Amino acid sequence: MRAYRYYLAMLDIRFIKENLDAVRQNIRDRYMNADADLVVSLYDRRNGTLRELEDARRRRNENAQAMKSPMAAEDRARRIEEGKRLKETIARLESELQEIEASFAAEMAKIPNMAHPAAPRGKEDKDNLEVKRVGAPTRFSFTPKDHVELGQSLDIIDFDTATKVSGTKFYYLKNEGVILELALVRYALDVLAKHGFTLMTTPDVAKTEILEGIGFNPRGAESNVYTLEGEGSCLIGTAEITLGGYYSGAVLEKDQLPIRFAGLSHCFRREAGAAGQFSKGLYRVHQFTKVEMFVYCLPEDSERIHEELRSIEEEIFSSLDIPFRVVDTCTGDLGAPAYRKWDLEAWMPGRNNGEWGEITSTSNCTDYQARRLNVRYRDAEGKNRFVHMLNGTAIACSRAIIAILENFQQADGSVRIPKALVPYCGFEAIGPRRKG
RNA sequence: GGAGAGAUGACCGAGCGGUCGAAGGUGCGCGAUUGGAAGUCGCGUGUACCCGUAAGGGUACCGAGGGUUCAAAUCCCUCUCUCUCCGCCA
Repeated sequence: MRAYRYYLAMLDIRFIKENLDAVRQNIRDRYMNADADLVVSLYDRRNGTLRELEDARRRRNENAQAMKSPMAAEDRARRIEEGKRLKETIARLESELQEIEASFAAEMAKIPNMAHPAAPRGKEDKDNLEVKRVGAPTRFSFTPKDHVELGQSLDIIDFDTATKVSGTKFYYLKNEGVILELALVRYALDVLAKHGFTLMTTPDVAKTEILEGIGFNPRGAESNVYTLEGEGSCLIGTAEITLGGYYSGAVLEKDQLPIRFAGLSHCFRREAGAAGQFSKGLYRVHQFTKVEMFVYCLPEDSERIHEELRSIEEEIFSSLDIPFRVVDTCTGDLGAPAYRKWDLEAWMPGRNNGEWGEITSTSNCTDYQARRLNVRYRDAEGKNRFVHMLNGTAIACSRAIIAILENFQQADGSVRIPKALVPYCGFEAIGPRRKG
C-alpha cells in the first residue's frame, strides 16, 4: 500500500516538492541529467507570477463589469484609462508567465519516473540482475555459424543488396525468411488473442507530441527517431507510441480497464553511431517488424499486470524452445519513463561466440506517460485520475529470427523450425542448400 | 489537390460585443407524489489551475493559436479537424 501511494503522486510537481530528497536520489540512481531543485524554484516563480496575473485579470473583469451600467462621461473615460493600464499589465505578466512556464515544462520533462524500490541500482546493462533462466545455452557438435552466414547460405536474408538500395542496417528477407517472419507475427497474435488482447495494426507514423508523451526525444543529433521533414510527425520506433497515443486526452470508465492492445507495426530506428561487432546483422537494424503489447490499467493493478506481460513473453519464448534468461533492469538502464523493466535475453550462439542478447522488454511506466498524454479514468468518487500504462514486446521479428537461426541450426547447414511454428510456416526446416 | 458547409457543456441545440460558465431540451443524481412502476413536480449536475487547514474565494476554458476592444462564444486573421461535391489513386 505504501508503494502505491508513492507512485500515484509521482512526477506530480507537488510530489516532487514534498519528496525532494527522494527525487534527487532517483535522478542520481538513474544517471539522468535533470535538476529537481530548479524545477521547484521555477514552479514557485510560476505561481507567484500567476497570482499577480490572476489578480490583474480580476481587476480588469471588475472594471469591465462596472462599465455595463450607465455612468457619467468622465467616469467612463477614467474607467477606460484604467482598463488600458490593466491591459498593459496583463500583457506583460502573460509574456513573463509564458516564459517561465516554458522553462518549467522543459525542466519538468527531464525528470524521470521514480524507480521501483526493488529495481537493482546500477549504471549500465552489466548491472542488470539475472532473475531466471529457462533452457540452457545451446551446445553444438560442430562449429555453429552466426545468423548472417546462415541467412546468406540459406538465401533467406540479403544484407548486401539492401545496403546498396537503402543503406547499411537494412535487409531483405527472402524465400522461407519471409514466411518465418509472418509465422512469428501470426503466432504471437494468436497467443495474445488467447490472453484477451485486442489485435491491431497501427500507423507506422505518429505526431511528434505523441512521441514526446510516450517519452521519446525526436530532436537532436543523438535522437533515435526519424522525423518527417515539415510534417510534425515521425516514423515510429515501436507500436508503443501509436498504442499509447490511442487514448491520449481520453477519460476512460473504470470498468473499461484494463485495456489490452496487441499492435503489429514496423519499427524505425536511426541507431546513429551504433556500429561494430555487437550490432552485426539483424541485431541492430533501421527497420523491423514487431508485435507489441500495451496495457492501460488502474494504478493498483499495474504491478500485477507487469508480471502478466513478463509471463506472456516467457510463454512465447518457452514455447518456441529458445533458451533465455530474464533480467531485472537496473536504474541506470531503465530510461526515463519506466518504473520497472524486465528484459528477456535469448541465447545467441553466433553473437561473440555465444552470448545473451535482448529479445524482449517489458516496462511498467506507471502514470509517467499518462500524465504527459493526459490519459485518465473516472474513479468511484467521480474524480479523474491518471491511468497506468505498460508495454512489452511479444515478438520483435528481427531478433527472434536471430535466435531461431542460431539455436536451431544443424550440422548440415539447415535450420529446423521450432515445433510450435511449424503449422504457421508450413515446413519443418529451411535448407540445406547447395552452393551455386 | 480544388469548391462549399460546419465545430458551443455527457448528448442535442440557442446565442444581440458587456445582463453568458453559457437559454432550452435530453440524459444522469437526489427528493416529493404512488401500494409499486410509468408519469409529473422540485433541486442538483463540466474541467484545469492558483490562494486557503477548511468553509470558501479567484482565474482560465464555447475546435486550436493569434489579433481588434476598457470588455470577445459573439468581430478579424491563421491553422486543425469533420461533412458534402469534384479530381487523383492502391
